[in-house]
Amino acid sequence: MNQFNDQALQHIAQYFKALSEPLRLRLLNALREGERKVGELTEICGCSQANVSKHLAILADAGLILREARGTSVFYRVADPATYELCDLVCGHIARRFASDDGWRTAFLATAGKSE
Amino acid sequence: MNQFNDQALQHIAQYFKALSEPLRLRLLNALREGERKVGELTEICGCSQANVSKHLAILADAGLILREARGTSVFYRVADPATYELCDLVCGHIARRFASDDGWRTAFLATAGKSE
DNA sequence: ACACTTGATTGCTATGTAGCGATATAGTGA
DNA sequence: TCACTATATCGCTACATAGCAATCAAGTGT
Repeated sequence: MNQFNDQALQHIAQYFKALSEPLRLRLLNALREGERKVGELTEICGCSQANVSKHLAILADAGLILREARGTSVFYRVADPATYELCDLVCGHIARRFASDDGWRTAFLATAGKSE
Repeated sequence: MNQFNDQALQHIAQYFKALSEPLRLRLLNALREGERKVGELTEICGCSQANVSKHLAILADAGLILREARGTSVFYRVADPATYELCDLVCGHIARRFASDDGWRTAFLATAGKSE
């Protein structure tokens, strides 16, 4: 039983780890409104295509996004819209910590997509 | 605005990063029922006290737990019970992925503390 | 002051990974 | 087949951090 829990903890930790890089959060944010090609995501992120591809693979491995090749392009989309609940919860936590600073609060909510 | 969002993303990523290590999840799990001393947590985790102390500091820096020294002991407790909502959400996601394997599902739910 | 207990910090090694440029792979069209 | 486009992978460097043993720091009781 403890061994099972160890493996379960490792899976959960891996899930959180996938969300622990700003670039990957930016990618997820870019997928809020629907699927996108790798090229589009690369433009949005402003870094190398190789890097975007690598992080997309990490998100896909963690089960957060789904890959679908159509023609010469590859489209990614979020696997479970509930993923954003996580981000919104965290934004709420952090916003509470910085509640005294309205600028920060606004920035967090905007990032979470709550006030758009 | 973009700069604010960059900083916001970094904060959110840091929050997730704090949750991305099995040992830290185990510590949070041990704090479900209330505050605990470092010594108790060290026993539960079965690793060095130095390591536990370091990870507790990381959780505290991320604002996930609160520190309170009383006498020669130091007590830690969760800062926001809503933190466990995050873990439960993730457990749900993962359980859905492994829904075909009842053993895994049971292990995940037990780890989340949902079925105890 | 002294020993004792508890927790934090330091110094270290090993491992993981973000980032880039270069290259490989796969699909499309001439 | 050959060029062209889009994405993935490789080789690499730089940096972060998990883990331990050893030490430091702070509080307690004698």
